[in-house]
Amino acid sequence: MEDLAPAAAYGHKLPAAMQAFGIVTPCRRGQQIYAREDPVDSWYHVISGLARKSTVFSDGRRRIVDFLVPGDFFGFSARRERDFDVEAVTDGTVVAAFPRRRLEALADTDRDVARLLRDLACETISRLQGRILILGRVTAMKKVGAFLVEMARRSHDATVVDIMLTMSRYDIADYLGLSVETVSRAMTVLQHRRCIELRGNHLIKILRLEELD
Amino acid sequence: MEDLAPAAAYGHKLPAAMQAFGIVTPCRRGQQIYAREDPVDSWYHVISGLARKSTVFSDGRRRIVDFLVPGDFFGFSARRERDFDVEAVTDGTVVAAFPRRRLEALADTDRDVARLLRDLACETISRLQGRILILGRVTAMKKVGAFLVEMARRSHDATVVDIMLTMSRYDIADYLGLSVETVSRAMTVLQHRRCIELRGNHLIKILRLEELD
DNA sequence: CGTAGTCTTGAGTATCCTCAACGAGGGTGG
DNA sequence: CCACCCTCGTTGAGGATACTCAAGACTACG
Repeated sequence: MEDLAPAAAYGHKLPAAMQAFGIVTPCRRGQQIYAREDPVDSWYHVISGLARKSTVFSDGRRRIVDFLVPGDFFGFSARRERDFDVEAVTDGTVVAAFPRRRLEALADTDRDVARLLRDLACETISRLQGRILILGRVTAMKKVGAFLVEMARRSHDATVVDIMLTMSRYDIADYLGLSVETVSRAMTVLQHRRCIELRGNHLIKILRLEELD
Repeated sequence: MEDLAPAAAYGHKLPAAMQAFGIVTPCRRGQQIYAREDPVDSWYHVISGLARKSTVFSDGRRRIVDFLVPGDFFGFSARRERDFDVEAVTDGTVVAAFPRRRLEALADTDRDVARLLRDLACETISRLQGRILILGRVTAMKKVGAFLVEMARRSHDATVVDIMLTMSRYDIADYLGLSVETVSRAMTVLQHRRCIELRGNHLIKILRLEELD
């Protein structure tokens, strides 16, 4: 029952001149899309599924910098090498790659494309700033609550109450800077307070959104 | 690990066509540059001093999303309203404001400006991602250490060892998501370990950079 | 020189992490 | 089809870390 709707919803927003040379690639769970130190030679668009941008600290801890959902762009960088790894979280994650040179050449001649790229970069900035606010929350409960609200907002379903959390609890922990156990405990507390309802481990229904924030 | 600070890369070579209509404004300590809910009608460039981008949570806690040093651009947004406040931290902070419409019109006709704006947005993305990694650090010591390293890198002095931390400990605490007391304690511990040397409250000399990370 | 804001230090407490064990689900091979 | 394994998720106990509250020292500035 993987959501296919968002792909259709966002695909058509791209200018035809851009879509023409997007290289669509389906990925398996865990498959790497790019790695640290790779050359920055493409920009990417998530068509379906979920991807995670992460890095590993010297002490072995992994930090997830960003989750990428359908409609998100990623891979923006003014540098020559990647700072992070990006992997598909689920089977059936589909991304389109846009060769950087061609895309920038297109932006040079097509002002709509240039504007789109600017807007997409600005969207990324907004997302990361929101992310920083989540990390700035004090308690684990607040962090997990804010995370759920963020994911509800970003899931492109019309209903904001049902969230499909395809990522694992470990991913969530590495995203929020908490231990898996703390994430798990926060979830059960939220459930007992009847703020959320868990149906299986990954389908979550939000009952009282205002309490989460 | 990262490329040079944006200050070095862009600070002194804005295209003449852009500089022509930048509105230069000196600010006093604490003076607001823009506020939440303000219309997004300008982009900004820090010329000197220091600014902070922040928001206040419903529980009254302030979170600083970004410090802005000379050379940084800010105010990028694809939205209509601001999500954050930006204030000058020190007297003598000077920023240049670029009216959004004029700047975007210029970008439409001047591909160098268009590229510059893209690159600047990408720089902001890199900075925010680095920021997320700092917040993801586990202990307060690591956070403060990583903060000092970040500020050393971004200060546009050639010497990377002497940092002028013009912001208060409160600002640092709100930036790192710690209490002021914890920041203060971390500083004294780092000093006792002879990783840093404090001369006055705001001038810091880094003795052993590698230990901070 | 006084005052307000800033910085540091201390004591006690709450929160979260670590370590450990166990249960549930999915995939694989016999 | 079932047994097994492996990953994932949950729960518990104990300990470390950072927060809160409180007080005192220092600084900048009028």
